[in-house]
Amino acid sequence: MRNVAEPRRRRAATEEKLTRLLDVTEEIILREGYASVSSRSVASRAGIQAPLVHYYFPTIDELFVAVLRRRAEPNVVKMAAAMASPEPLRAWWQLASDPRGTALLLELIAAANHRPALKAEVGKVAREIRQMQMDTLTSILGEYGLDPDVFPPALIATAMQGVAFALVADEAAGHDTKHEQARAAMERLMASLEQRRVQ
Amino acid sequence: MRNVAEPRRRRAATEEKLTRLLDVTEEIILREGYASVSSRSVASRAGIQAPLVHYYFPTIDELFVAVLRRRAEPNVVKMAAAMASPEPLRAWWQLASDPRGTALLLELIAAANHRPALKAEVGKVAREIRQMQMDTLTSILGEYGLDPDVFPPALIATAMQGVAFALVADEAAGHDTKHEQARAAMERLMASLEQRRVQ
DNA sequence: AGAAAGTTTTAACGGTCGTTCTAATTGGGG
DNA sequence: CCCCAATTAGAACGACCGTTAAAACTTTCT
Repeated sequence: MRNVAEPRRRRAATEEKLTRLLDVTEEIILREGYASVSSRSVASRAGIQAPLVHYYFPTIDELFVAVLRRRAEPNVVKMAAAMASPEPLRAWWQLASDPRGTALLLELIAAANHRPALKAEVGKVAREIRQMQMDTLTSILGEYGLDPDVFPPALIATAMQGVAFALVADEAAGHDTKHEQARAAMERLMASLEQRRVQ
Repeated sequence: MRNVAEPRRRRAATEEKLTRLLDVTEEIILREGYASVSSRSVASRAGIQAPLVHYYFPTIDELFVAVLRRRAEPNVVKMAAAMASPEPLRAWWQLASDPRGTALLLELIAAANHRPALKAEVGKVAREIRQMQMDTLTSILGEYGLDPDVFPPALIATAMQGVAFALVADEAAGHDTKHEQARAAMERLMASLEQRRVQ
């Protein structure tokens, strides 16, 4: 008799196909934009037929949500580790400056504009991560010699995210906006903040 | 005999229809995302037939480019005025914190991902505005007591743009990420920077 | 008034989309 | 080996897309 709590046994190929579908979808989003994601475009790149995409993800909304979730879950863990590391700000910036992740997030935010299910998920993830960042910042801000009246946690969190956004946007738009200088300066700034930190 | 240099006389209603089409398109982008822009959706909101949209904008790409250009042109002027004003940073931030403009720019950047013509235009506008900002910053940075090795113009420009992006994204995603605190802190920061300025 | 040019509508083309239904196929547990 | 469930393919639906061609209309100029 089969386990009642697991009425469905999945075949081995299924797991691999699920991740392949998510990989392909990410790739399409990054190269052609979220609007190019369709059951047919995903299927053809994955070497399967369109209806099979709907077998795994009944609606395209669920596909987008799955893409976001797969990225977000390890990121929550990584961000928690960064917050607990010996150099929280630098570790944070290192995470935030992943261009693929940031570009993907930008697209998903834009896509969420007309996909309520995705919008809800983006909001959930954003709140969870932001809360974690705010908690840590509140407790360690003093060690960096930063006045919380001038640089409150909310501003610092927004700035970290925002600079990452702007860098990715600049790099995508055209290659003459000195983003290299900005990125280098940001790294120096993080290094010097960590150095002046008193624990 | 008509003027040879002006072979086409436009009717009065045309000008008004052009601006109405751009208005409608902006509205659709902001409310439903760029992917919802189509000759038919624009036409129906404007109370005309779809092919007429193509009479004014032969391709949808040109419609997007026109939307960007109409926003960008006055913005270049306003940014130049901000840079020449008695409080450049504060004026700059005031411009950057226009939520409609920023949200629109975010969508257009995402749309440009798979629209080369739009991408070129976004790049052009970004470079023009950024160059102006960098020039001004280079000459006035010292007055704010900011070390250009720590806060080079490229980083400041990226941060201004980025914080505006992140605030708009947060506000769109879900209403619990303390963006109000961040916005208030940013305004206080600008005010205090202007106050400590020595000319 | 009539011609010419500017504007608008109607109809239609080939294409892609999300999704559903059906039937075939496959693989693993008994 | 056989059965049943999991997986896959095929065909089709109604909807929307960008765009074009042609014709109808309106305005303006002469």
